[in-house]
Amino acid sequence: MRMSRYFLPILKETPAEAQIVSHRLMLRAGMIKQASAGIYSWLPLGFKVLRRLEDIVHEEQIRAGHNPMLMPTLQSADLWRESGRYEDYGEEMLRITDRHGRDMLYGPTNEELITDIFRGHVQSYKDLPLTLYHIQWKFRDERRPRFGVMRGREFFMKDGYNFDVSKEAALHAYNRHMVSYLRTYERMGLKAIPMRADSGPIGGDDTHEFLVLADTGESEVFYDSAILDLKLGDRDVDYDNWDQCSAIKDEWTTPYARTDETHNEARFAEVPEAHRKSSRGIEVGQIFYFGTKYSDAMNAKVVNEEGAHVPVHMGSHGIGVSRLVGAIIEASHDDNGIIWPESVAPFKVGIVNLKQGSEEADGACEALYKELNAKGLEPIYDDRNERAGAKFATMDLIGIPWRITVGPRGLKNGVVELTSRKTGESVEVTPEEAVARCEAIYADV
RNA sequence: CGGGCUAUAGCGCAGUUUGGUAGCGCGUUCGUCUGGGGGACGAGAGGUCGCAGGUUCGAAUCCUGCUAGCCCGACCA
Repeated sequence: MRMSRYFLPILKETPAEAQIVSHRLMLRAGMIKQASAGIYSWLPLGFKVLRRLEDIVHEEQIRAGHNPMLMPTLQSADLWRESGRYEDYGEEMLRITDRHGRDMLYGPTNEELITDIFRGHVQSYKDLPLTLYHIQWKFRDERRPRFGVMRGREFFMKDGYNFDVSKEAALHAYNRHMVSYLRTYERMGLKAIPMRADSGPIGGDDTHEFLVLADTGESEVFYDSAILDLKLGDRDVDYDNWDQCSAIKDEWTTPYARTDETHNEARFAEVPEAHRKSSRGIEVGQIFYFGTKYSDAMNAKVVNEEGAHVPVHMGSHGIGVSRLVGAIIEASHDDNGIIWPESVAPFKVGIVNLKQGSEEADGACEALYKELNAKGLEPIYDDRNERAGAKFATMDLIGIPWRITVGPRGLKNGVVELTSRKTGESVEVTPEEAVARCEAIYADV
């Protein structure tokens, strides 16, 4: 993409409404524009990051054997009356009446809808296990939206639902989700810690939230710092292997890690003092096992091996995709702007032309641009007629992980400069070498 | 939902106390110079002062009502 043709309305000054750093940077980098309280338009740069996260979530869900689908944003109130939640959910649910006077709602979650789909099409244990999920916009009419996309009213979320014939099978689904979530967050360059949590309005027995540590987090968290050293890495996971998933879950849930809601001082005191940490965290996902809560209420049964009709065991799992954009920025930025992890960066490499209009610099940049595009390294080429300072500041603000700086001074010696956004370190290399290095960097992202 | 506050050019703000022809910085347009960390100078464009009513010779400014948004708290992915 050429910056001269890209819609990137960056701001030098911080809009008054933004308080926390991710909100400020998203506005300044031209990623979002507020449409009304807690509701945002996603401008090209923000949309690109959002799609990247969505892609990663899809890839990891499919890897775990789950079925992508898409349910509507508007739902009929009837299903919610059946589960009893139409009354229970309260003011956070946006209720709408259509022209025929039918009660509708903008879905805050999809347990009812998915259970209805399930009961209409699945009758036998032979069709289980089954996990369906979608990534869709949700709406919760927060009393006080704030922090930009971190706590909006409209938000983009992956929510999935597993259906199993027994509690044991459903608990494997729970473990499988924990592993796939760990992998998802790790791919996004995040350290998200599973913490025992309260089940809230979803209900259920077993639940963990995933929290990213950041000073601006809404929750107070307490944990054993040993958990920070855990890494899934490239270990070979078989998502159908109950023992392996269970072992990985144990690995991550053995060190103490809880939010203030479930914090237990006595058990925390058993953690070695040097490892005892407390800080703040941003919740970026949650998994639940809730048994037969919805299948009982909505009569979702399957025939088991003995020929008996039994309510199906369920769980649900969510990842706040739009919120993650903010959470990643909270976890990865500096005074100059955003620092995208390579895996989620909207553009992989930035090209800065220091002398727009000069034959040598333009030619070298065009060649680099073409080569990077050919190799799928998605460059953003700052071809505007701006001064060097403005171009550097823009690249830093929008957080492009690697920058290739092309100027007459270097070209005289046949070199360009390759700079890491994260460390600020630069190396002078030939243009070919710069491309080769970028290719190597992104080969294993 | 309780408490506090704001609304003036695309963005950040002053002007409101004490009514009298709407200003500053950034951005933007044109020109000249400049050219490796948001450059300089010059010349422009851009605002029914959130909306509706009222008081007044005259309202951004005073009064009434509404709307939108922000902050703290309680609540939440």
